[in-house]
Amino acid sequence: MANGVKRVRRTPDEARRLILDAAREAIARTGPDGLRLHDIAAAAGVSHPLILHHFGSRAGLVRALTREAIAELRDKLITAMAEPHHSTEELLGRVFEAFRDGLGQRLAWLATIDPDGDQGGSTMIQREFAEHLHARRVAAAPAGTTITQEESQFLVHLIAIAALGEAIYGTQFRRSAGLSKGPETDRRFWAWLAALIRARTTPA
Amino acid sequence: MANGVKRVRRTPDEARRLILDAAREAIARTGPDGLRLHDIAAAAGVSHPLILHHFGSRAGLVRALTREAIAELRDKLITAMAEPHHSTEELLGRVFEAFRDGLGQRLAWLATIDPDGDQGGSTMIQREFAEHLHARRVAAAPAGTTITQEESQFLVHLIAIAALGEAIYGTQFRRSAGLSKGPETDRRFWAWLAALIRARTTPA
DNA sequence: AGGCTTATTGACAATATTGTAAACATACTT
DNA sequence: AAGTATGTTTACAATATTGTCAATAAGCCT
Repeated sequence: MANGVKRVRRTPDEARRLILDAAREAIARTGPDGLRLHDIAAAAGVSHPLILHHFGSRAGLVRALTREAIAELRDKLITAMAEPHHSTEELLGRVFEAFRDGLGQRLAWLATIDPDGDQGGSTMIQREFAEHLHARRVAAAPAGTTITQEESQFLVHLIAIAALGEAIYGTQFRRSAGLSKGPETDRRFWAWLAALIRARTTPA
Repeated sequence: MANGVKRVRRTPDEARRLILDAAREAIARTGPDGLRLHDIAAAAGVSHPLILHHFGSRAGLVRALTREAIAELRDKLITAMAEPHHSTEELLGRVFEAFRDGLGQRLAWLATIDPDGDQGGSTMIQREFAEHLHARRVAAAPAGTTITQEESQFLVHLIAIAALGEAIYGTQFRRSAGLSKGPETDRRFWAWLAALIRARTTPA
């Protein structure tokens, strides 16, 4: 008796998804330093060798997590750019929102675990984004003005590092830096940054 | 025989410094995930229990590292602000330089190990910096213009998150994002950002 | 039904890692 | 010179952590 061991047999994709979801929650809760196979397995309701079976090693799991996070960011950014937006502020808000909900923090944390796991994925996104933005700026510019490509790249670079820094330290920084927390302050910050960018980017 | 064990007896401060230096190099080399007492001890030329003796625990060492990093940043920023600088670009360059040489990266990495180790130190710096900058802006503003305090805070916030994001991801982002690496590009980026800020911050 | 593939698991292993305790040595004090 | 305080180390311990391996069982095909 007592051998009524019911096993759930999933498809490999289902199992991988289950594990990745648990790992995502685990890293959000414990930070990159506390990412343990045992905990992830327990949270996913499986045994820890199953993780090794599906991802080869702990490093393999981290790589999969990174790939997923980058893909997620890419999707969000593409939809943000595809949606019709009228103001710079609106676009900027969407971009920053793409990093929200722990995605930016997760990316940063994953990078600390495995700096080479990115495999140039984020830079690829950045280049795409820069080209898209440049085309948009050129199209929107009044006749006779010159829009340099480097400025578009700088713009994307600034947004990228600011969004990531915000994702990592935003909460801590605002905790008692005089800035009140909440979406209200966020929106005003975006609006301010958007105005900052537009003042220079769109020469009258 | 063979018991000619020569021991070096340091003052507690010397020992702590020795260990902290080794730990600083270790975290720079291995990342926050690879910070191991054994390795630090080996690099410092001491036994690992000595670290426990002087810092109580691994967490104690991390806390000491964080405090030191924050103090270092504070010093650099204060000297940067104290030095006479004529252009916004110059000040901005100095601020970004303060995060260089791994200091920004170290701060970010330490934050991933112990998010509460900061103890509000960085926010304190940010507040100081914001007040200083605000006073400076008010003094430099032409008569009749209004300088809001919130804008000064936003400015500092932007610089802080951008500098940190730059410190963490700058290298990776520029690796193949179309931006050539090197101090030349850095300087142009600073100049561009400074112009961006000045265009809005100093209303004509 | 029987066999095959493989997802899943429990047991085991090897090493790593933080921490403890007592012995030891070094410098300072008297 | 002897004693004392404490910096330092060796030995040890307890647990954690990744990974291996063979056994098990669930679903699918014939």
